[in-house]
Amino acid sequence: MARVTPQEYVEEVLSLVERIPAGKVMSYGAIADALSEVSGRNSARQVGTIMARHGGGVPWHRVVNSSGRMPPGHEQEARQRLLSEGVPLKGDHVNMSLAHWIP
DNA sequence: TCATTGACCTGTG
DNA sequence: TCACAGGCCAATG
Repeated sequence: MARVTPQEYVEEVLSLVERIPAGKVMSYGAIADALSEVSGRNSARQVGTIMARHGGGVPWHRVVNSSGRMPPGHEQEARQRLLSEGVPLKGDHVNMSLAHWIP
């Protein structure tokens, strides 16, 4: 399998997040699984850590956990951004059944 | 090198 | 979907 350097893995994560179309969202586990084919590693926790450290240049609000919840400390901001993009929200969390996107 | 931490996931009830 | 428990893996001190 194609192992990549941590820095390239970060680039791959950011690229995939940028590829998420408006109105759709992706879970950390789905990102980890999708990138596992090019990175060799698949850990949702690692994706979350990368987003927390390097997610300042991508639509991170399109990345949620399996329950459709948003990262702590940015719930309101993410909810407002998703609402503006037409993402089906269910109260304060995303309706995964409609917004879940697979590349 | 070891121990702790963290924007998580999967079962089970 | 919610609550609880166990696990996974890399970054950080």
